[in-house]
Amino acid sequence: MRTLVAAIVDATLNALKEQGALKLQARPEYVVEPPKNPTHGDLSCNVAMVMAKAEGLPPRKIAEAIVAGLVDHDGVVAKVEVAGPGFLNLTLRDLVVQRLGLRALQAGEGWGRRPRASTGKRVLVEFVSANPTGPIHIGHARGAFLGDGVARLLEAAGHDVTREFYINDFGKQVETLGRTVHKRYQQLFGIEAPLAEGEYPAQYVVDIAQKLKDRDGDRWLRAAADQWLPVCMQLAIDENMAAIKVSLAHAHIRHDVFSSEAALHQGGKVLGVARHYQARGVTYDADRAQGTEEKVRREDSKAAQFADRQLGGTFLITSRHGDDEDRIILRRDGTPVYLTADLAYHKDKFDRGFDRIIDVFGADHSGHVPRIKAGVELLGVDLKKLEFLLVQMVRITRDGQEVKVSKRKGTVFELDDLIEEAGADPCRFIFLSKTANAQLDFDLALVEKQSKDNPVFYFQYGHARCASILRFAADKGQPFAGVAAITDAHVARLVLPEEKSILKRLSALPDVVSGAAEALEPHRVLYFCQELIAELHSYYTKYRSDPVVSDDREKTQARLYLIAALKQTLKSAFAILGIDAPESMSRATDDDE
RNA sequence: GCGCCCAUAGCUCAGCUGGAUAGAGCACCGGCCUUCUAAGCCGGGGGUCGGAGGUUCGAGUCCUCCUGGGCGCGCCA
Repeated sequence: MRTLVAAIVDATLNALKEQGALKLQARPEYVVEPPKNPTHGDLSCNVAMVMAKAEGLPPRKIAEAIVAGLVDHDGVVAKVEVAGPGFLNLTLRDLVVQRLGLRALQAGEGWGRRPRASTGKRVLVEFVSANPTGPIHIGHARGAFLGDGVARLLEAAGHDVTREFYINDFGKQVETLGRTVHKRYQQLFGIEAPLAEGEYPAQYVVDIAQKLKDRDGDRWLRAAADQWLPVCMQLAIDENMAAIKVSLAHAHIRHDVFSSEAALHQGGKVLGVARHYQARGVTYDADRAQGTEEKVRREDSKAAQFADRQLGGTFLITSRHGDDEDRIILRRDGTPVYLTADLAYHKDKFDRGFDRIIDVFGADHSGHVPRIKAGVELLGVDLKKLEFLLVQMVRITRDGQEVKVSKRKGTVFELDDLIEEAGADPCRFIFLSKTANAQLDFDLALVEKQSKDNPVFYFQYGHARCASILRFAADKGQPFAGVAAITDAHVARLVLPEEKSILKRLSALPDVVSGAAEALEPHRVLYFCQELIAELHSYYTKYRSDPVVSDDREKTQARLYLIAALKQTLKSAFAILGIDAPESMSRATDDDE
């Protein structure tokens, strides 16, 4: 609908230019959109106001010229008028509006989507990337659902998407995990081996130790640490990753590639990237970072706290590329730090030839962004290809009271428990309903409620109601004949303002999807559905005495076409969001708890 | 101290990259089921869009400053 009108506006502008009425040096950045106020027509266009300055003419004057010279060969526009400061308010011919549902039905499952991998753009979305030191918990949930939602959106927008999980299976934390496993393993043989501060007290480590005992018996009891440690670490990582994959599957979250940090080290990629920087001359050896001299730090900041541990090493000149200070990439003994591996990982991503690389980070990692950007820029690659989606913190509440989650206090809330309690769809719905860059309150009581208060059911009921109407029609001997059987005579029967409004709205799905994909904002698709469903329910209730299925077979087919197009739109949108579209929902009981 | 994010109805949040009269859900009040699902609909109250300047035809949206909140500022990962 929008593109139809935009084409007319463009043609009109070109015609006016040829007549000499407009200079039209550049194509103006105008929008065509449905106005909030329905008395302003079907579509509204701000082109005259946008052009006013460049043309040196008052907006209304330009608008009037466009109206007078409108190029509309196909007779799409029924009426156009100038309003307010220079808006063009367009009313479309009825039949144009009434046909708007046809595309949805013709496209079927592909409605709202561009063909798979049709843009030729390869996009990598990295998300979750939890440490393999334990189960995935509720703190990961937002980034997990959002990353998955963004990946689905980009796929729907026609990109070739790879979903990737970066496993931090290297370094101190997994080492500590390995040591904890060994202690639990010793305990299984009755040997006293108390856990130290910072080790992992939870039951799953005991289970891993039991697996080790079952598999290898007592062979690691008296072995040297350099013998048992790699074994314990590897088993723990494998077991934890397996559990994480199961949890993600329960949440209907999928990854294509699991990328290992340890593998980067073993493959020489980490030291390789350090040498790459050295060869480019963007490093120096020193005792301390540059860029910090004039910087005043609060005494209790971590930087100050660890200042005495600065020992010298090889630094990357990130401060010249937007970072606060230069960052160390090799310690004095030549071993790489976490950032070095992360940069090696990013280099690896770029080397794999992606056109767009998206990192979904929690807000607690926002401090890494400037140094990664600087490091990536110093690789000599195009920084514009790298985007960060920063997901703000989630405050967990139950009935308004904050639920404190702490690993140390053993009050972790595993994703699996949440999914089991509340279901994947309600959780996904909450996390996809807000923008990533605002904090979010997650009400456990609400999401666990299997009643009408749970907002996801409003959505699913909308789809189920469409399905129900189509079923009812079939039962009454008037099944929807299919889009091929729908003629202009049929669609012309959709004369109610509510019917036209639904058709206009649902026809916007492709625009909504591409806009949401560009902005990496799945919630836009969700709110689009909300508005569509509200219109459906309102229409349904208002015309209960003049229902969809009646003795007037032509009108019945026309309305079934409307309902079918709406159902397809919701189904397609839900698929993009990753939410189930049920054909029916059991009626809620009043005393549902 | 510095950096990033946020502030819109009592609560949780939208507001489509600057458009016309700021919306939804929950909560509250009042209505609507012998009919294709009442997990629904209709109506009502409720707002100096945190504050102050600025940019322009036009600002919840962009810029500056201020206030308040979250996160971060390690040769941990």
